Amino acid sequence: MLRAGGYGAECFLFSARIPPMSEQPQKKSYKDTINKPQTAFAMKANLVQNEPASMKRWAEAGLYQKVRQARAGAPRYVFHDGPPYANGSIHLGHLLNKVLKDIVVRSRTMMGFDCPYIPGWDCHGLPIEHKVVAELGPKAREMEPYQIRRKCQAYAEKFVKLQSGQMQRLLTLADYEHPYLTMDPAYEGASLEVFAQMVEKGLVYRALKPVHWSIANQTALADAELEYEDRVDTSIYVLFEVVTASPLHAACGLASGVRVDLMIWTTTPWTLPANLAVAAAPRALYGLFSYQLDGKTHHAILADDLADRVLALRGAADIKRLAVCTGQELVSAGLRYRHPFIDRTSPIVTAEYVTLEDGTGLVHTAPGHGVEDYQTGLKDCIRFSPDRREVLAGKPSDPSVRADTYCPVRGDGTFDETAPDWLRAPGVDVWKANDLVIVRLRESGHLFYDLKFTHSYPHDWRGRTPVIFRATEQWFVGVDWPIGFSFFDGQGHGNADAPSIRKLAIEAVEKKITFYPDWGKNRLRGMLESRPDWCISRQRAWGLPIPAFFGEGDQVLLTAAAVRAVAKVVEKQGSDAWFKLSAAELLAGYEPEKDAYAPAWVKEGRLSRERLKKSTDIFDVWFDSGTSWASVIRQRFGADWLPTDLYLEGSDQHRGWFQASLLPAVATTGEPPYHTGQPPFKALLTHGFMVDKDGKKMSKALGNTLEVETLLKDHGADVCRWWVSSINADNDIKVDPEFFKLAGEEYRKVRNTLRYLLSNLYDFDIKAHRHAWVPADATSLDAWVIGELNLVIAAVRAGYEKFDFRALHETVFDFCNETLSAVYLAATKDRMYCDKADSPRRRRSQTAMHTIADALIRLTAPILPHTVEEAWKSLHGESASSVQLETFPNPVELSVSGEWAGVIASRNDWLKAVEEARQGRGIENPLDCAIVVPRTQVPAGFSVIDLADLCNVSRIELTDGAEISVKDLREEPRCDRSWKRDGTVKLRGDGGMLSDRDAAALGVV
RNA sequence: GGGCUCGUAGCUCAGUUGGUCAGAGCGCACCGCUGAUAACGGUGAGGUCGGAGGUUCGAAUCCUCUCGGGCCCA
Repeated sequence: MLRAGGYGAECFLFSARIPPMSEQPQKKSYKDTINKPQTAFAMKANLVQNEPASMKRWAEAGLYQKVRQARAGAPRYVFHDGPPYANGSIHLGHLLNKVLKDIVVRSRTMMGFDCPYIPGWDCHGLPIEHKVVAELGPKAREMEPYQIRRKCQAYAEKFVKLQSGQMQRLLTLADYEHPYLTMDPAYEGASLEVFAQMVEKGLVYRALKPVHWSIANQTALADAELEYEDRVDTSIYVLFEVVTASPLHAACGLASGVRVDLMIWTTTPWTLPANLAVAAAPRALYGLFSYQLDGKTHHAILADDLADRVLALRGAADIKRLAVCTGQELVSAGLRYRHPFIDRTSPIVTAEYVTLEDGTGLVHTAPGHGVEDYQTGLKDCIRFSPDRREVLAGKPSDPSVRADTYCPVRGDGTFDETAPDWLRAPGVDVWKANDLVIVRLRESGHLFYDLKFTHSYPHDWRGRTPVIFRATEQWFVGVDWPIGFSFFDGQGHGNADAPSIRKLAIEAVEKKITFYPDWGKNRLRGMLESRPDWCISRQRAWGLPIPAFFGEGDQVLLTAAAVRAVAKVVEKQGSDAWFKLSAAELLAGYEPEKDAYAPAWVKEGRLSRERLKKSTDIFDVWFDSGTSWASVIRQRFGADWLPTDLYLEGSDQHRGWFQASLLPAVATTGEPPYHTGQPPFKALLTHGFMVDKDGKKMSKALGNTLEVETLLKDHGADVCRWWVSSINADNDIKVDPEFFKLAGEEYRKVRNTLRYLLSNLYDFDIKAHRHAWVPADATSLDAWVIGELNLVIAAVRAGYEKFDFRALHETVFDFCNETLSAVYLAATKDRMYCDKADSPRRRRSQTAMHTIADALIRLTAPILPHTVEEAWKSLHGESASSVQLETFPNPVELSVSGEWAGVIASRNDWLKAVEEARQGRGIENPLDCAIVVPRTQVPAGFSVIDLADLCNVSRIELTDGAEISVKDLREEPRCDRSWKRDGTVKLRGDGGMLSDRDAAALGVV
């Protein structure tokens, strides 16, 4: 139609073929005689308004339970949800993680599996306690631990509720009525039972070892509780005076009495008071150098390769190398040195980890302040003083090992009485000590050089304060100990050749666990190979107590039977009982006489139970969540539900939850005779992290975060879920508001395709009108599209199977966009509209469309739960039960001509010819064309009418020639009803110009 | 600094063992339809495959180095 105003006039001027309105013959309108599509399935989704209703309906109908009931007795696919921390609102990472999980669970369910989804929350731990204590302010100091715990519990409950609602708003279908909380008594009891088994297997020990220590929070921290941030420190080059130098002097021709120094390098001056050794690389070369500085001659030993660089720092002159030897030879010479400000001499030792990349090649070693230093201390039995004893409860190594883990730093960061007085002044902590030590060294002539530098340094993840390495008495799980071998009474019991946790865990990774993506295997194995023993104790209130009891002196009671007695109490009363009840009450169910592992002092009743002291340590929260396979899966469903089929988390959990779950499980579950070695999962699926559109990490500080709430409000959950299914989640995931807009457009395309299918079925009753496929249909458009559908069904099912949602998403979208919208629905439009309503041709297409709509709905149900419910009801009636109870479609059995691929390929050439004609000859409407096609391009049995429809032209004519050409039909009469110029159009009895088909449809002649 | 990993058209991604592998969709431009209409259809332009070396008759695909990201650790 012409538009009003100037534009219309313009058209008139330039387009002579359009006569003025008044001169156009009055065309008869057949608008009301065609089968116009109609449906209640709206074009506009209004997801934001409508989704909450779906969510409510599912909750009220108990859909999750119904689905489980529908799959009762079916093969199981056991998915286990990792618990997010019960703190704050959900963020984009939760959205990704929870939607992926939901897609997995819904799709496995539709594959016919019984697939549970018990959502969980991690409730204990420092972040909550930190927050609660901060809110309480000064009065927190006067409160009992159980009072603070009550506040923490309330805090956790509040956020569980909030997050639960937010996750349901993502349309995830899980057992939100019965979630698991790591603070539930039953959960805690089951965790303690796992702990009891680990104690029974002789894996738990107490030792003085360096751990990451938060001064601000006065507790040990797990690796997962650290964040690395840049920090400015001072690195120093320090001179340690050699005290047994005479052989050296002789060998180098030095006068006796000439001072020779070892030059070491460190970035933590405050750890120097704890220095007990200097470590050298055994095979590296070390030189004795003389050099001039400030008018004096000095002699120092340091790595040969580093000497020039290091000595140049101070501008030392006249550098001469007097001698050279390997690190091993240096050690063999038996050199000792004097501590620069403490009256003590210490040895040189070798260590493989010493490199020549930084420093001087001689490494300051303080066993109380570093893991490697600690191990070196053990190896060489470094001692601080002969009468100090390391506490090693039942470690099955050589009992004669008595290395010193000397640590003069207290929990608050100040120095204890063994440190020099000048480090014990009021207000001096390790950070202030840095400067004091440097000043001291400079004054005494032991400082060669100092330099400020920036490095990445571990910080407490909550307080954002730098942490230190500090040796403290902690509980550990030994990852290299023979499982089941115990040293409880100083004697070895059990099989000393039994495998260790580390070995079993690595074996499981190698042989028993499938990784998606597969490089997760390397990553987890690498981490397991290099991980230290697991420090499981924390010095806080909000957590599961470590149920150990102390007697007098070194006396410790921690046996499986005692732990089980406490577990029974905790299971009923919760872990608060530990804080409220006495040791005697907690141990009421404990019978030492029946406990083979009970220490003698307990068995013999040498100490009254009233005088036992309860441990004040709680478990690392990773132990809480790491035992969820027992506390949730085994406890709720039974041991035969283990191992689970799948854990699905962010790739950071290779270090976190995956390991925390794997280690206790391989230690305590498996086949006889050892009952070890079973991982808690058969497969691990990981996803990457969100980054912004430039690939940079998202953080509040950078201001490039997106709020889940905003996304839901702008787009709705189904669109967000469609986006999730569109991404390759293996690696980094780029996020930008623009991408959600794009997902919205794709969603609308799919929705509209579905809508069009549904609208063409308004007069179709599948029971009454279903077309029965026959071999002769093989060349029909309908057979072709069903053939395509079959490919889609196979591809989509395979995609769900392999968790390749991105590929299946693309398959679905392309099918809607290309196969259906651009080709099939366009081609069948004419017959749907203009054929007699119940013509066999139309009914056959409707059968195909019904099949497609039904399949499409099922296939996309895991991704678009709200939208498909709506469509499902539109297709099968309002009373239809939820599509979530259904299974995925199977391929339709029918024969499809093998010639179709060639025909579709030819179609592209035909359309190009039409386009050329439109541009070159001004034929604007394709229906004004006939395409003349070489006879060879149309296989036997294909209808030229179908092919014309396939190209949206009025006719296909065949030629014996080889060229495709286009015929201008504008001079031929046009059917008033179908607008086709098919060659049969003429004036009919009703006064209209109609084609044969349309005349027949209307019953006119 | 170490382990794992990513970098192909404006965007999201395909590219099996090196040889029509330089592709798809979106977006964009132009056109058509106006009986899927805040819909639908057609055509087209767009990339020296992060960079530099090397192996090879031949590399996006293998090797080395390098730049820029991410997770984890030191």
